[in-house]
Amino acid sequence: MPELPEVETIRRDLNPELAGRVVTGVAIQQADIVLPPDDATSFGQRLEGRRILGVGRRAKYLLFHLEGGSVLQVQLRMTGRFALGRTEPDPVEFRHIAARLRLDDGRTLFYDDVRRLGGLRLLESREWERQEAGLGPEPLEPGYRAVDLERALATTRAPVKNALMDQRRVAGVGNIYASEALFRAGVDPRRPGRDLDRADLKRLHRAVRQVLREALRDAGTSFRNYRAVNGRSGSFQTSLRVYGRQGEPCRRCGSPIERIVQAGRSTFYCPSCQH
DNA sequence: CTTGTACCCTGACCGC
DNA sequence: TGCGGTCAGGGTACAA
Repeated sequence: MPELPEVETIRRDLNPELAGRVVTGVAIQQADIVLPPDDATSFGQRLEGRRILGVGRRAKYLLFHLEGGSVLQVQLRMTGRFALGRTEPDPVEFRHIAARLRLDDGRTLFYDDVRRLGGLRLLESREWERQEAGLGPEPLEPGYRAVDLERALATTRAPVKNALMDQRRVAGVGNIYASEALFRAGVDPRRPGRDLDRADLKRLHRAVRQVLREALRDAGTSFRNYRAVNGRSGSFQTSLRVYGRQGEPCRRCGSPIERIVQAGRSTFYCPSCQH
């Protein structure tokens, strides 16, 4: 469900609440959201009694840094989300609670995931570092430059839209913001990455950063079922220029926005503004 | 190596 | 009201 701006919004919500807390109890309702190396039983045994030092983010992963160096990695995928409170959240809204983490302040962190594509993974720091090494750079870091995007796209024949969503090339860009960034850069999503020239890449680099930054400022895009923690919703959906606007007029030129399928995912673009 | 496809899973929505 | 088809902010395993 969430891309970088949504995951970062959730991180900002969770970090002040969870930093310093001890996990006093773990209850798993849906065993398949516990990811290897653990099963539901060993996961609880390993996690109980551990203190959360802080909540970080890398790409679309949330990272609960635990005392002693290990990391609880959360992948929200399409429908994972959190609620935090002293009592159970709205049972209509949260119908698919898959895990409950009880905290030493009397509150519980609820993990809800309709489709159960997401999950929780408890990793030693070495294992996490190994996994992290395979991820591309964080596009909102100040040191992320056009040349980094250039390097990531220069050799690939894959369509630039798919390449942007490849987490090894750049971290955190998903289906919505890939389409939005390409529109803002005026680049046709079907072009092979290596066919982009330097000017295209400069515009695309700027567009990726801009769209992610604006979305983060608006606390993400909310529609369907994405909400930040405890129901807070983002507002970037009003700034979307192509995503979900198939057949509607391009805000820049008036031509109908088109929808195509790339790698099994919808891509939206303006055929007259993007080349 | 690179690239494309199938698959994981449930629910909302649309046309008939 | 029911039914089948399509689609959904992701990532990974596997085949070509």
